[in-house]
Amino acid sequence: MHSPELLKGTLQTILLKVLKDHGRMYGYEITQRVKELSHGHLLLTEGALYPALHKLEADGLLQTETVMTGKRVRKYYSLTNEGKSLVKERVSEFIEFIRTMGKVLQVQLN
Amino acid sequence: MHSPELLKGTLQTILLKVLKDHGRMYGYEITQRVKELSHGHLLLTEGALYPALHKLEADGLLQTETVMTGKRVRKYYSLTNEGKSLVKERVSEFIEFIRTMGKVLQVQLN
DNA sequence: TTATATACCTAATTCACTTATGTATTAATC
DNA sequence: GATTAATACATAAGTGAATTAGGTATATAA
Repeated sequence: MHSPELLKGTLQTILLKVLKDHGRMYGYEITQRVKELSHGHLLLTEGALYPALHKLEADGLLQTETVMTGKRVRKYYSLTNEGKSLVKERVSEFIEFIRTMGKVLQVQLN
Repeated sequence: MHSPELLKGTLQTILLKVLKDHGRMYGYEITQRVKELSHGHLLLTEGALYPALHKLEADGLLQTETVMTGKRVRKYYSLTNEGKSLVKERVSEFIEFIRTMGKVLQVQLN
């Protein structure tokens, strides 16, 4: 696992991008997808995930749809139009930050 | 300027690596060096810088030497042996994190 | 002489996270 | 058939690294 300190500030970007790439997803599904994509290196904790999803929804970037599967509740999240346009911004902001860090730390990142 | 959220957790790594590459430096000098290396994209605030330096010193990673230049005080920081061995760890940890983020966000970082 | 740059510092506040806990259903194992 | 693990949601208390906002003082440029 990675130092959780580094994750700070990147969670929103992860959630938005994963939802952009995959479409409609529910919370638990997101944790599994991120775990898979990162080969087990990035494990989202529920205490971070759910508040983050709620905030993105409150900010109008995500919309929800609650679905019953048998007796179990699933809350599906998907990007709003506002969310869709923000993803690109956030991702390129992150890439730009990485490039800058590469210069400051004088390391090759590829 | 970058979203300051992204900086969280990376400040210690920056300070250690810049001190490793440059040798003995004082606080203000570090801010100028980082500004220069990042082409003005990364501006360290004093409220973040000085507490971070003090913490690294308290943790035994940095040692200090106070020098008077005329009537002005300069506090020089340099890596201790413990600090030197930690730099490599921190930098490779950061690189590993970036690689993982690249996979999760499905972006090319070079 | 007045603003800007240099040079240090800390205290109050913010906020995204961790840790801990709670509830409940479904599937696997013993 | 009972217990554990996986699925699925949620919140509350605490942490800690940052921001914001202040303070002091010297040196230089306008």
